[in-house]
Amino acid sequence: MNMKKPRLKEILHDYQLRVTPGRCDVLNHFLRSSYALSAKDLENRLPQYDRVTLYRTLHTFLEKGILHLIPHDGGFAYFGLSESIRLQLDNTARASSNTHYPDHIHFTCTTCGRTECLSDYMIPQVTLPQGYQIKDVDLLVKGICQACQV
Amino acid sequence: MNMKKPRLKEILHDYQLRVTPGRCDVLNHFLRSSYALSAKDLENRLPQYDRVTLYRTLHTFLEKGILHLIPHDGGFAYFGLSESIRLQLDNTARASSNTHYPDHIHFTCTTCGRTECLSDYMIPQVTLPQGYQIKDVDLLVKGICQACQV
DNA sequence: CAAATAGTACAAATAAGTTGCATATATCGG
DNA sequence: CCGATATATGCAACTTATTTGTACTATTTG
Repeated sequence: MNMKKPRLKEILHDYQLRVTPGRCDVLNHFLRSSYALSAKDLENRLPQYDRVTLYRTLHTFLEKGILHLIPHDGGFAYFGLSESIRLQLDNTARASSNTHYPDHIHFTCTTCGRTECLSDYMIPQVTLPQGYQIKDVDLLVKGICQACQV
Repeated sequence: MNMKKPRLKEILHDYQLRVTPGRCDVLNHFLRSSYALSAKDLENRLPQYDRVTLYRTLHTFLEKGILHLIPHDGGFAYFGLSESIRLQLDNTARASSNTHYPDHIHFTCTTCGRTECLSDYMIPQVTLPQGYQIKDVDLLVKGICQACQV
């Protein structure tokens, strides 16, 4: 995941967003992080920006589909890069921002507290009762991550 | 799911909890509700109790395993009856409070906003990369429930 | 490079959840 | 049934996460 800075501007452009230092810095942190970040995490890492700016940036990125929200029972929100961005980074092929990508697994380590998006491990097929229409599936796994094993 | 009141006391006793009006009322609401409830929901339905009392009751019930926490991306917590309580109600056979029950699917309807525990629909087997140890799995499905279909 | 548009900062409000402490109540033994 | 003890409740106040309003500043586009 070695990222050149110019990519930041490209991505923001692709999503019809103005290129500002704040957005570049926030996006950069997500690109470089192997785990999900909370608003608090960003506040700590980017103290030069106002809390509100960070919150608004996160919302904007959510709306545009750059980030996705990870349900969490800790009382606050975690955010991760959307699958479309990950694909943009892996393949050179550019994916359109409204393509639908399959849901991935969110893994939270009870030791280090970090939440990872396990993109390669897809959610198994889910069966629901007749009459239920599925729009979105989120699989949250809690346990101990590779790095924290004894 | 036709419940006689005496069951409330029985359940609280089984879990080594004092029988108070507040706990009976809270438990009763969970027994009668087909969907998960938030602290706010209880506040609205049981205005005779202090907010703090309701929060503390919820925590006590969580600790004892009467309720379980349902991760939710709305920024606040939802609670549902634990599987062990459901089984106590269905079968006459009494289950011990520390038995482990398999995880079920949580369904949130994007139309009515309600979250149901689909007790009969178990979470399929999950595979993670080598070195990840699984402790707990939660599956959240968003979509349109039976009652809200056109 | 200036006008139009959108982003940011600061202050202040709201909402969810928690803590401390004094009072009230449930339970248990007699 | 009664009183002692442990526990639950209510109230006030606090913390933390997030939102809103508004004035100011920066980015984009021609």
